[in-house]
Amino acid sequence: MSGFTPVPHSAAQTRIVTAALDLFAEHGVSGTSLQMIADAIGVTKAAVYHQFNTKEEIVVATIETELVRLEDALAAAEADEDHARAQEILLTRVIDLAVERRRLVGTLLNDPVIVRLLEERAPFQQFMRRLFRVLIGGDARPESRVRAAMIGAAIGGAVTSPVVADLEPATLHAQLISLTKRFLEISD
Amino acid sequence: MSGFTPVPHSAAQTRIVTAALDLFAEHGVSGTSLQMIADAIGVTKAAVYHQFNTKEEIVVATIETELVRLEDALAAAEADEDHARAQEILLTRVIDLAVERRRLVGTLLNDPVIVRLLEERAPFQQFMRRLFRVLIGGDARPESRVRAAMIGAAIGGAVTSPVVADLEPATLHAQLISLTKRFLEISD
DNA sequence: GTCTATATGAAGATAGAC
DNA sequence: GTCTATCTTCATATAGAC
Repeated sequence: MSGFTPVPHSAAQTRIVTAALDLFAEHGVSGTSLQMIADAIGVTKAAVYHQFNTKEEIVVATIETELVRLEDALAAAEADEDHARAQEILLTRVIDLAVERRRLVGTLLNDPVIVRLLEERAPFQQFMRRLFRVLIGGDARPESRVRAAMIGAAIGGAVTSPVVADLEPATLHAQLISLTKRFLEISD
Repeated sequence: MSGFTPVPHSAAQTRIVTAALDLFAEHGVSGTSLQMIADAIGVTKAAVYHQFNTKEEIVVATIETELVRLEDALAAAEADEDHARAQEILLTRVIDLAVERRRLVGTLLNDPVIVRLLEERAPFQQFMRRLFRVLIGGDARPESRVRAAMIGAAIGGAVTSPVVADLEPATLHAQLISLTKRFLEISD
């Protein structure tokens, strides 16, 4: 029920996670070495290993710090009995975050290492299931599920697209909200 | 005008490219070593290096073999004066391919190494520009561009989504076609 | 076209001093 | 919390024989 509870981080850990996120977004997880992370914050690899025992732990911490940004909106959506309103609460927050953290979204949704961790670790699994439940509702028809998959992918993928790379965040945000709403309305 | 002309490959090269594509889809480009590729086809690393001088050349060859699948549809779309019909020709083919090569799509659209090559290499650049031109048409308004980005991302991302992982290819395909058409119609 | 063998560097990770 | 130094493994890549 409580789902996903991330661990708090020290200041040193936060610096590592922030630098790692940035590098993961640019080079992918496998393309980012601990040396690159250490260099980015101006310490040695050994200092990084003092904070996290393995590279995987750093990846897990970065996933946690991003997923936690959705937690409040997800809880609020789940508390609403009206499914359409729940969906809107969640999607609005998802769009906010996707635009705000534009550079990261592709990595979080697609990087093979992150995808594997999201599938393997029980807390992440549960969190993702909660997200999908609100997106799909009780409706298991292929049409609803493909539509949910398309909306999720459209929001996540659109913010990274070169086609909109030069748009202001505010413009991009407004258009995403408007188009997502209209897409939800069709076939309802 | 001619745009993108891929190099033909020998049988040995084709075996390498096929195995590489499969591994890239699972582990990403950076997560795939030449040893893994060599093992997958049952030869040594040296044999692979006899066919391609660098790992990057293998990646380029894999991108080429996938992009070329869109070439005919793109040419046909460009030849049609009716923009809506051109868009439909291209999107239908894109959906066909996305469903058919489901496992690969995420990697081709998102892997940092592949994205970098698509941006850096002139032939790829030109090919992508042609694709986007058909998708967006002459229309440069933010709304059209965000819509185009969403459609591209929705198709590319939806096929990989866990939400639809258990759907038959035919079902997925039919729903994607139907929903994409309706999404195109809104706000036209 | 494939092999064995090898060069060279960088990866993840640890020990122990300050 | 950070350092220097080190270990081991694996990466890309090459030389030269069959």
